[in-house]
Amino acid sequence: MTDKSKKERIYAAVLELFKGGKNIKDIKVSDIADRAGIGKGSIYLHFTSKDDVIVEAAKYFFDTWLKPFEKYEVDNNKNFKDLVMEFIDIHIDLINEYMNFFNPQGGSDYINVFNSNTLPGTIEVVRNSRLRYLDIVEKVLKAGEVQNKVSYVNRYSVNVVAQSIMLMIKYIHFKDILKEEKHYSEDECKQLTYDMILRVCK
Amino acid sequence: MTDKSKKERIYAAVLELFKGGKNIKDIKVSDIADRAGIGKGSIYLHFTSKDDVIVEAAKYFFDTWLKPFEKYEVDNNKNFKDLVMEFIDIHIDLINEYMNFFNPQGGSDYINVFNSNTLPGTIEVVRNSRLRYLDIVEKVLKAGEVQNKVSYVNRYSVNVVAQSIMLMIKYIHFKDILKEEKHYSEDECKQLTYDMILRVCK
Amino acid sequence: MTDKSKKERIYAAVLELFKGGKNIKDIKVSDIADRAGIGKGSIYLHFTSKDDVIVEAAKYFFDTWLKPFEKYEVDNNKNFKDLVMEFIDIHIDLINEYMNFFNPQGGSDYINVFNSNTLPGTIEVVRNSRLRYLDIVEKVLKAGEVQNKVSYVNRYSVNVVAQSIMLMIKYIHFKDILKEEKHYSEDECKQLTYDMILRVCK
Amino acid sequence: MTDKSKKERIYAAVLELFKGGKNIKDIKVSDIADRAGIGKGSIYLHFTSKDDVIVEAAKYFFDTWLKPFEKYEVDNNKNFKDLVMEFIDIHIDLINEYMNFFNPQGGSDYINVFNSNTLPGTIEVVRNSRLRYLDIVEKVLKAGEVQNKVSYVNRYSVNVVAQSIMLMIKYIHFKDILKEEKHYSEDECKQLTYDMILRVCK
DNA sequence: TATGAATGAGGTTTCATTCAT
DNA sequence: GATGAATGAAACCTCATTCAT
Repeated sequence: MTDKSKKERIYAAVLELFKGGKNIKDIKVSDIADRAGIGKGSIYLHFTSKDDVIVEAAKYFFDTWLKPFEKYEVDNNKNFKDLVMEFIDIHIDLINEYMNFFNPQGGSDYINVFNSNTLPGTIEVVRNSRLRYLDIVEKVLKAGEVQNKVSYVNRYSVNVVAQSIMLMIKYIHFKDILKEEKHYSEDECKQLTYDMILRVCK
Repeated sequence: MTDKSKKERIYAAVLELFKGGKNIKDIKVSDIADRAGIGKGSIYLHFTSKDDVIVEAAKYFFDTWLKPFEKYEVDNNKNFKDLVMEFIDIHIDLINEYMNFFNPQGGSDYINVFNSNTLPGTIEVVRNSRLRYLDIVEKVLKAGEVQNKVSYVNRYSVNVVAQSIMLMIKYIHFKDILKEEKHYSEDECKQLTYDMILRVCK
Repeated sequence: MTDKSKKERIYAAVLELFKGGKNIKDIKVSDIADRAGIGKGSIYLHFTSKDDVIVEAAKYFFDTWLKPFEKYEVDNNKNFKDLVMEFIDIHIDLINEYMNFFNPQGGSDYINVFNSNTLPGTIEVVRNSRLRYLDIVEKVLKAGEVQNKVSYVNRYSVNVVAQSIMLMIKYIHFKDILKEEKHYSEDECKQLTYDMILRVCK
Repeated sequence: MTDKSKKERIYAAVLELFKGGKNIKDIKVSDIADRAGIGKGSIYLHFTSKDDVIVEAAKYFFDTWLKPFEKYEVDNNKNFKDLVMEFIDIHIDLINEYMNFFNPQGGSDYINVFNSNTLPGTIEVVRNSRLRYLDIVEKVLKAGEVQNKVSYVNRYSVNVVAQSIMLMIKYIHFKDILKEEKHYSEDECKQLTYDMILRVCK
């Protein structure tokens, strides 16, 4: 097995443990090793400490999650609504794999799981990842600005839009457990989100 | 000392430790006892376990934080803009005492501090508190609806508005460290937030 | 139990383990705790680490061992031979308690047990203790110089005399296992040592 | 590489680690392998365990150290003083290579390094080597007895003489760090040692 | 033969909890 | 009631040894 794939198996093990509902303070090195199917000592061939494993897993998680977004080419010539829909679709594609991290009943959240208050090193990881994500949202909104679809694009509206998208993504996936009075289809949700973006940035 | 005030001293100790930047997994019972000025054993006269202390402290934190909001009487006859401004003012009044929990550089956040992934019992506490807060936001927005200032008031817009207010509150207090290109006065911020609310719920 | 007596029980436990033939690297914290009749964790109420325990036990050992020597008042008016005999007697009195540290078959030795090569901190302890002992030997020899019984008293002869005394003390106690061709009584041994001192420092 | 030379490289590695100031309990198999320039697993082709390596290295050390002494032919017809001087010269020749094992500040000592209390198997090695060394000292002194230069030659005086020589050898090499009041040349030291031997064994 | 990645037993240390005072 | 010394279970981490290559 390559060094890289070994590390990835360890990251995968950490993420699975989170998905399984374990709290950071309850994850033991032996849990990680067992889940990764390797010996406890082997962890320390790749990482300097348990905390190092968690922080690196957090980095890996965010990098993997962000990859499709950072790969996404924002074509200013493409119709703004189509751009937004494509952008939302990336989230929808991803949530199947990452849904355990977004389940609002589980309480975990892609940010909370690697919460800065659970481990010192994760502060930067979370902050950097959030900024990288916001940069992409901003790029999308700028395209709308170019096309005169929206005009109010700044750090404030970008943040609000990001939050609006996240809310809707969670709704789409967890509507069954959210007990809302009214249920919307996926397409309706995307439309609602697009409308919200137009309003926020008008 | 009354039983109540003893507990409150313990809660205060926990919160101070969080403010001091400690991670949950690094807070020891002896830290709490020292900070509260009582013996370690005395903690167990009031709580069944360390986790119980944390969860109860979380409840106390949110209850205290929410009190001014829940006490706030939404008068539908009062001008909507004034209502929003008053509502924002409650946040501004509170943030001085709670700023350590909202410092975006510190990484801690009123939600993250009592992150569901750090301790099982906090899941419900955080969720319930959030819902109580959203209920109040909704009440404010409903007043705007009655006055025909806004029309799109539902769980989605309420969430987005809540997030918008939080973002702005953070900005007002931490603008020095946020390195934004443009700085707004507190009044400008309030106006921007009001504008955002109108847009979001129009 | 006083703090002092608790520490002394821990020191005693360490020394007993050495007497029992254990090597430093084979002494476990749990061994010390068991032998001292206390919990493992209690060790850490008094010492910062296992190595700290060993080094402090070494200090305690040497301090205790040296105490009768340092208490010994060298009276220059007393006959030199009597002084030497008294000085040797201190060794003989002590060896009953400390014989396990001097058993030449056991291989342990009051210096080797706390050998500088087994634990960094013991280097200084051993060296300082040796110097303190040599100072006392020197004081005794100086008395002989005053009385014109010996004339060659310097760091060289002091060292050689110290070694001569140690050798004889070991012989007295372990003659049964030393398989020497000829056996001397304790008094003969003391006389031989006195003669040796006279020769070495003549 | 022959089996013998491979073992010798391993012994050399162990000795270098001791010279470098490492304590027995801090020497790892990987250290030895690295220093010897071989793989960790290869150690186990030649030795049954790490402890076996150390004990065999101790034997090798003493054998190498003793070789020049045991090769030394004591010619009873040669003048006793010349014999003693030659005998001391062997020590002086050796100490350049072995000085790290005799540095009184470093705390290591050819006996302490392989201290019986650090590893069971070294007890016998150290004792046997000491006896072999003492046999040679005795042979030299016996030559002096034949020539009527000394008369008191037995296990006691032999031990004291051995110690006297060791002390002087250390002094010659480490006088710079010993801070003695008076400095002697190498020749003066040899003379002082010869004088001491005469006194001890007169 | 030679290797070093992988192992896991076993060590040190921490800290929530207890309970005698 | 209040305490904090004492506890020991359980965690992290090390490193001698193995064994597939």
